[in-house]
Amino acid sequence: MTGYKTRQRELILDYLKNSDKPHVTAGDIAAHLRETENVGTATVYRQLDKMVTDGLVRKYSLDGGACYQYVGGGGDCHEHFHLKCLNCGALIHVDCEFLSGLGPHILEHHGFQVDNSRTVMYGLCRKCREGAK
Amino acid sequence: MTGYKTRQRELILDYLKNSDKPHVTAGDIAAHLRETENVGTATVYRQLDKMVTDGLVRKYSLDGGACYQYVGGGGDCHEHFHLKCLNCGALIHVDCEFLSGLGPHILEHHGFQVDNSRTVMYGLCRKCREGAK
DNA sequence: CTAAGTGCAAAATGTTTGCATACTT
DNA sequence: AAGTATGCAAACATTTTGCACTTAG
Repeated sequence: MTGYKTRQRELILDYLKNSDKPHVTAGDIAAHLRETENVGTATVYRQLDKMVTDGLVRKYSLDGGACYQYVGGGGDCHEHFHLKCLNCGALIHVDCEFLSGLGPHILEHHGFQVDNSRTVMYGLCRKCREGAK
Repeated sequence: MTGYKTRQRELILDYLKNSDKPHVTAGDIAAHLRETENVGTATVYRQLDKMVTDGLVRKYSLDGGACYQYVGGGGDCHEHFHLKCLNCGALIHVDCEFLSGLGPHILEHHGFQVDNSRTVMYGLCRKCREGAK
């Protein structure tokens, strides 16, 4: 039930795997592949849907729309946090051991299982903090 | 700076306060208030924006669009964390020392100043985690 | 050959904006 | 009176769907 292996599917997967952006939207993929490979928008959405269903890709909603991230078959090894600057809008990718302990702490002490891929912390980045006062 | 007190604003606030839905979208509010009170869609969005800016209402993105939740003006929400259950919609207020160390850690190690009053962590609450098994 | 996948264009959602009018203070 | 807020409609942005055609297995 995995479906066919098509050129378009591989292109989308490649884009997800090789992107260095912190967040990839369907629009990003569609725009790029339309230009370079003439892939249709609908195909991008339909393939992403399948990949999410198969657990190959994770989908999460962010303010400007849904984002997709390749996670492979391995499951939920993604332990990074997102910090979004309320002033300049920068999205910062953070990975550190203190933060990795956060999820387990909340689960153990508060009975709540945090989904890091859906969580964004808001505030002010260094530049905006120093610049704006 | 707070803006005028209008009939529409009060209606929106009332809807948010009295709704028993787990998630309230701008569309929910707009549809209801258009029918019963002839309030325009744009007004709903504009008022919600202001309420979010004022810290009176919390906004979070979910798959079908953005959702809004009344949290009141009590400034004490700056001091603790919020956990939002993606399943039942419960908003849990958490206050503990481990979490209190989170802000300082991020500020010191990552140069980012987290605004707790605007940050919500998503996941599953205890009830929904157990129920889903 | 058959079922699944594709591109296009249109439609369905969700959100924002321009503008003339109405309301709050 | 001055400054906001409102309703409407049009503009935008994102995602979905109908359909005829192509392609993988």
